[in-house]
Amino acid sequence: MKYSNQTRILVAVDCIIFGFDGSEYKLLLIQRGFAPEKEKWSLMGGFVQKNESLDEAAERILMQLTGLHEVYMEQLQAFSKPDRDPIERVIAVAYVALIDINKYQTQLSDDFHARWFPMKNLPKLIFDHTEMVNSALHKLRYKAAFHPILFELLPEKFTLQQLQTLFEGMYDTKIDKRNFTRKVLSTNILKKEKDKDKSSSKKGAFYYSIDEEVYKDNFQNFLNFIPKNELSG
Amino acid sequence: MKYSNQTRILVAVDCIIFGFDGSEYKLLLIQRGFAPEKEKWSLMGGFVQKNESLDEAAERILMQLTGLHEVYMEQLQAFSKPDRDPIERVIAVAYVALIDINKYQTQLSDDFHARWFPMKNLPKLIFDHTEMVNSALHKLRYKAAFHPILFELLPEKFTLQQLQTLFEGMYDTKIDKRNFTRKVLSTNILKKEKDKDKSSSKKGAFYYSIDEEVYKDNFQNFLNFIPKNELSG
DNA sequence: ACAAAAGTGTTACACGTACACCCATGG
DNA sequence: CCATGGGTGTACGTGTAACACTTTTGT
Repeated sequence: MKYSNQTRILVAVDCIIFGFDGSEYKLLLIQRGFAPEKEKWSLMGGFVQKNESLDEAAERILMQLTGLHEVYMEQLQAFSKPDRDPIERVIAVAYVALIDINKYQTQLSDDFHARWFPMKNLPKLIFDHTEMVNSALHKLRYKAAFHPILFELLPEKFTLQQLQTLFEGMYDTKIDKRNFTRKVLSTNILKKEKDKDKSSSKKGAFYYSIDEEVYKDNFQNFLNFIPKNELSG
Repeated sequence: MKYSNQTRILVAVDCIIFGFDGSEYKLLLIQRGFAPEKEKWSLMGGFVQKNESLDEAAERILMQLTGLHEVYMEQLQAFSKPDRDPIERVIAVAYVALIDINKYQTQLSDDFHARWFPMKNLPKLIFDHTEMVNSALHKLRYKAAFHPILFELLPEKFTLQQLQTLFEGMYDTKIDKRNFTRKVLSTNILKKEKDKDKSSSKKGAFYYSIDEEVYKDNFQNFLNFIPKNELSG
């Protein structure tokens, strides 16, 4: 049995994949291999298949491009202007993924001519993909102010300096080192490791990692990692 | 030209319509008029038409049921489990609407056998609609803590007492009257009217209304109307 | 005059912010 | 021994929370 007299529509998932290379935010884009807009830069996407949910489609697509699974990913929103794709009507559901840029496997994505672009210097994107990226960035800024999600962009072990740079990049601001350290450590989300990163100083900076227990318990709480002034607008 | 070999899917919009009657939150539900699940309680929904966006579909559906337009409404998220509708695969995009329960026109919705249910006493809903409602409520609690959106549930003129009851209901808590008044008034979002509501006291309580200018400017800011302890979890 | 809700102020505490110096180490 | 980044403490101001009494007026 079917519903009668109703229009069935193509549904696609597009993945907005953020990375952080230690000093700036990057976005993973592919060079589209088929018409329309062949060879133009685009988000990685694909059509939803018969028996998969949107979440499953997003995971499949992310896996295809990066070789990664079990990464942080969440639904952003649906984009549905009837003429957003010139070929045929397609409703796109955008997903935001945060990945550790070092785990990303280059070889897999060679097929897609993928490239990391600095967020401050993105190429023109096809369709409404630029709008999707802006929307994703806005939501990320919003959410990261209260929830510990930016950690997803770092390797398992990282220094406080790296973490601070991550926040400073997201809000395009300078944060006081002492206040930041105190605030972050007071959440007990971080565990101090025994070893140090000596790559950027003689003294070496202790690594920290996420305390998964505390992380999960606190995830839904409001944390407020960054100075209040940066939150407006 | 069309994309070949891809599955086209029915896309529906379901509206989660909240109201507030002065003492409790309510949800507007309809008694479904067609199979499957005929006569079961359901969110108001409908299929996306050929040339409308999801936002347009949501407006159309809300208008059909309530006779209202230009109400506060925003996309919640897409629900896409392949078997969520037993008849045929349907991807549903849920929208949340906040309406002034007094403006709602009963006659229009008689066709749909619509009824307001107290949020604390909802009937069993069809498909995954209960999940949608829970998700909507969660998002509303989250968002209303920082953005002045609950005002949308009140008439144009309201008393501080009504406003406080609104917040107390949303977070199921008691708020100190003096602190609440000071905090709300300090945002300058409210304009004091000249007249009073005498329906609930001899002395009468001044009406207030939204200062649209300040409202728009502040909308994206973080306001924090409610005590911090209520924000966890 | 009294009941019932409206309206208003002060104090203590916690949190956020600004700010500068010593430490450890490799070269 | 010195240059470099790592790591730490305090003082001040703002904002939040706790708390109770006076005002108004219809009956």
